[in-house]
Amino acid sequence: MARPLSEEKRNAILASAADAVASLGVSASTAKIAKDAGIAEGTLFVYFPTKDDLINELYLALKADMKAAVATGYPETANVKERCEHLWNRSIDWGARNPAKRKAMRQLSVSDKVTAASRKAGMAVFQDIQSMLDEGFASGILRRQPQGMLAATTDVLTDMTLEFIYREPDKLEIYRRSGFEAYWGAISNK
Amino acid sequence: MARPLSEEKRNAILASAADAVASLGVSASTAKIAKDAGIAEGTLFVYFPTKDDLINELYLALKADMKAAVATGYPETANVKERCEHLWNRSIDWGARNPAKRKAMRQLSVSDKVTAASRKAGMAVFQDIQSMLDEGFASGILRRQPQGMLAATTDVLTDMTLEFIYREPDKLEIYRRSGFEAYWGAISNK
Amino acid sequence: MARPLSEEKRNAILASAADAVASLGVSASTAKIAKDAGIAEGTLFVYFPTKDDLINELYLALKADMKAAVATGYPETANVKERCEHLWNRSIDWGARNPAKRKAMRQLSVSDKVTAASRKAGMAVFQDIQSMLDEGFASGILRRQPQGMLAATTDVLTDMTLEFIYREPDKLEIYRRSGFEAYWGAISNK
Amino acid sequence: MARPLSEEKRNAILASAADAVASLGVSASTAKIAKDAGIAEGTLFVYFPTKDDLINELYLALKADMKAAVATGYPETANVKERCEHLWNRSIDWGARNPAKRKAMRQLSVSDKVTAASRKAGMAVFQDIQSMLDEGFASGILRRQPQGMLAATTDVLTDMTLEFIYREPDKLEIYRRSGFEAYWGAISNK
DNA sequence: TATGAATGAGTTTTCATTCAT
DNA sequence: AATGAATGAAAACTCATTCAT
Repeated sequence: MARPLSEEKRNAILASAADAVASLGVSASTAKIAKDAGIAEGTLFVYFPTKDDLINELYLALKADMKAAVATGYPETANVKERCEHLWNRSIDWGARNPAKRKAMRQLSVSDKVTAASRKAGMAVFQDIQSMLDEGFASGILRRQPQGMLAATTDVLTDMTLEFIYREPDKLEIYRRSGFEAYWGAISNK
Repeated sequence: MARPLSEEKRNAILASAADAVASLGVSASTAKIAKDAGIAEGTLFVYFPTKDDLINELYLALKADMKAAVATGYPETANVKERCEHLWNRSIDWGARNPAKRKAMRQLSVSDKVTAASRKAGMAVFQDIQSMLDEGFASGILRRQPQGMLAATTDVLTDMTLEFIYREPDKLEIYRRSGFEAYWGAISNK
Repeated sequence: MARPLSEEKRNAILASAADAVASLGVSASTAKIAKDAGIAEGTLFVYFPTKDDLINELYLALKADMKAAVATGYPETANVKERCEHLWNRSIDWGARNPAKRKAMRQLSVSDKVTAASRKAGMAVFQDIQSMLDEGFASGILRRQPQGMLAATTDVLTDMTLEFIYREPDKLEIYRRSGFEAYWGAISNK
Repeated sequence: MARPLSEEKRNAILASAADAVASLGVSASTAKIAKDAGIAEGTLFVYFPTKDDLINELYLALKADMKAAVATGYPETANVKERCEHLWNRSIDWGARNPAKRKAMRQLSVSDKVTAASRKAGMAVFQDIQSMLDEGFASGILRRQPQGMLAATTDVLTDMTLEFIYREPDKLEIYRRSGFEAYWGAISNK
């Protein structure tokens, strides 16, 4: 090995891909992604053998990114509702700060380029969240739901809320709060 | 008139487009859509001058289709919760019976080919639903939310629920019920 | 024969074709030509079996139109130079009044859709002009030239002069005069 | 640089385009141009981003080619008529040797794909010729004409003369001479 | 490893012509 | 005779991928 792959370039490609996918969908061209990443067209394929590989790796990278942001500062000792609110606010704030990443994730979610395997791996993020809340189920505060539905509810309601925030950024607080009320109503027992 | 435009062909194109968009996204080719509709490539453009027109008309047709299914048999005299449950069940049943249409709608929702005007027109469907529930707001049963959020919540939670149903069709009842609980919790006051 | 072909429609098609060819070249679509003529797409082919036929008939019609305009009022008894000047001025005036027709003729002149037969037939116009001037050759006032060159010279110099006039219509007089001086110099003996 | 753009390929495309435009007009397909140039269809667009760009660059290349041929060996010290004759003969000889290029130029001249900017740049060729003859105006040998008319006259009369030469190549001398007489008559004072 | 020219299959759209009405 | 829907073969252009440098 003369030179190892540059982590920096790899990240530049992923960042550029996120922007491109956010604004153009998964049909964003590799040429554009490469150019915006500051590398040559061919170099992209040194790091990702096919476009599909790039798409899937982007999906995982975004999920991981979000997870890191959401899990930080998790208040392990607070009560269930407060912990849920922490997770909600973190998710919204991450999405509000990273609109391109969120929009890219939405595009990837509906694309058939993202394999079942990637989806499964990506799901782990919210499974982690769910397990954070196991105590909530035990205590009867959270409503029992089929496997995966809590995570999915979290996903779609944050997404929906963010859509409103993107349209009216200065009402962030209002939407975040109203969204949380819907969220808490959706997942808790009366 | 030499030959009138055939309503039948127009519908065949829209149906074919729905299937194609459901499985391939909006990048589904007009050639495939035409072929599956049983017409020549050029004929598609007799009915829809551009692909973008087709995409937008498809969006509106799907919304209208869904609305028709959902509004049928609406129990005007029942109480608010029952009326909501009626709407919920209708939506889920429509989606369960028309997976391609639902999937197509998801693809269209994230596509920038669908114009703001089409989105606005499409929104009317859920606005109608919301207005059906106005009494619910007046009586304090439904939680007050920013304009549009109730409709959006309905949309994303039915979508999410259907995703589970598509994966396990024989658990339709379970998911529909659990979904409604989340939905009712999300929109009602405690 | 139920109804005979309508001369009026035929002329409308030719007029529309002239305009279309003038502005778009011979690649102007038959659909546009038909529409601007106020008839249906298919009707055009009732009058002209193929587009090539239309193109060639248009060429001949334009030549005939021009010839009619140029020959009117020819001063048979005037001297050679005066007769030439009459022809020149008529040509220029016709072109100035009918820019679309002139431009269409230019487009047709370079198109390979116009057959050699049409060209030959079209040439007759200027051959007639040339024969009007036979006396000029006999008397030695006009320079002897190879067959056809006088006609061709007339054609290209009027065309060139008109190009200037189209750009600056209010200098018509100046260009017409200067053009004639060049023309007379080109065809007469010193 | 991976591989530099090949000047050779660029020239092959321009040469192929000249041939295609000469015989088929500006509607000659990029597919044919590419094929005849010995490259893939897509490669053409590596060298010329759009067909319009190719058309305009071809126009300029042809003008430059002609200018080079015409200006070579210009007899600066000869008298005005001899210098004009030199220019005339050079022009005719270039056109006789390069019929495709000349025909392509005629097609381009009437095409609206050639922009005003290209035309202006192309005009410089004949403006140069005109300025070579400035002394001719000063001395009163050449007739005073509106700006641009001398250049245009040169253009259309060479074109016309070449048309005859293409039809009867073995009479080149005769047509060139007769053409020059017309030309000299057109531009000089009696 | 990095580059970007080269490729050809695939994309949307146009169009002369046909033919059922 | 008149109509305009239907056709499918181009047309210009894009793009993921390969490979010579």
